[in-house]
Amino acid sequence: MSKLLPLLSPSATHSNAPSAPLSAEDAVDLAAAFKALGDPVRLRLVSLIAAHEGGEACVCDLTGAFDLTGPTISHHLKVLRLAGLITGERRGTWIYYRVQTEVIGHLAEILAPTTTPLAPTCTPEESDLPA
Amino acid sequence: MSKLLPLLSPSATHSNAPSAPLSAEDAVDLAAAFKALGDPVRLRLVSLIAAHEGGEACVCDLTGAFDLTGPTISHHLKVLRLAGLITGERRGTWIYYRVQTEVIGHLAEILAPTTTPLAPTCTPEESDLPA
DNA sequence: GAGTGATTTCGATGACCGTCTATCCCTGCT
DNA sequence: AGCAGGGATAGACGGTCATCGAAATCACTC
Repeated sequence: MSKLLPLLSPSATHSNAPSAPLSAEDAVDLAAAFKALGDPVRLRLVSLIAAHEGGEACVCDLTGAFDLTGPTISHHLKVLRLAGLITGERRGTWIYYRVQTEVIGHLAEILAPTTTPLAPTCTPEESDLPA
Repeated sequence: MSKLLPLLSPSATHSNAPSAPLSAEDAVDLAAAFKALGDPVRLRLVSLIAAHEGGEACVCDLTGAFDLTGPTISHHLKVLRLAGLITGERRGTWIYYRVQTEVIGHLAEILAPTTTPLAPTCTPEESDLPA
């Protein structure tokens, strides 16, 4: 995954923004991720997984929230997985899904590069993603 | 526009996240916005407009960046406009488009509610979200 | 007010997407 | 080994979307 450029410059509202526009290739990459989020079911799936205890959920925890068949849920989970937004791990009978928070956080940064762009006093204590 | 709940709780990585999952209606709203961003052309359009001098651009500034016909660009601009992501204002012959930074910033917040959640040392020297 | 350039709207077409039913794979249990 | 259940895959169908060419709209100019 590349380090994409921000969509909006930190103060795009009132300046002649110098942030370079997205390259065509980066746009394809990014659009794939946003397209994966561009479905209410998938959005709720991500939300449900993130909100579930331990930050992970198995399919049986998710299907109940929708009026959809199992294969349809499975299809949406696959789309999210191929987009790199979630990961699935089999533990025994069940498959547990987990949100790739760094990827989604990355998308958020591209949309709005941290309303507080580069505050050096801020040390984001992250980087505990087991990949 | 409603004040939607965040997709990820601030520390969803390592906690049994208490943030409530999206409601079905909110998900429909949100998904529409992300779907609008789920196309490379539209993503680049937003980026180009944001990066253009003064934060606004007319169609004539945009068409050159693509190998697409005028109507196609116009179609994508319309999709973005209907999604509330940009606004168009006619000034004389040309129509100038501008990015709705608040809306996009809102999307970013929903994706990742400030990766550095509540750092008091970080003084976000802006907070002009009028919505 | 007719001409010209910029932009949108209108239909049409081909591709893609979401959903379903039916079937298959994997794991754990008897 | 056989069976049951969670979950994924395959194939199909209907709807939506991206793109185009052509026509219509808008605004400035002569």
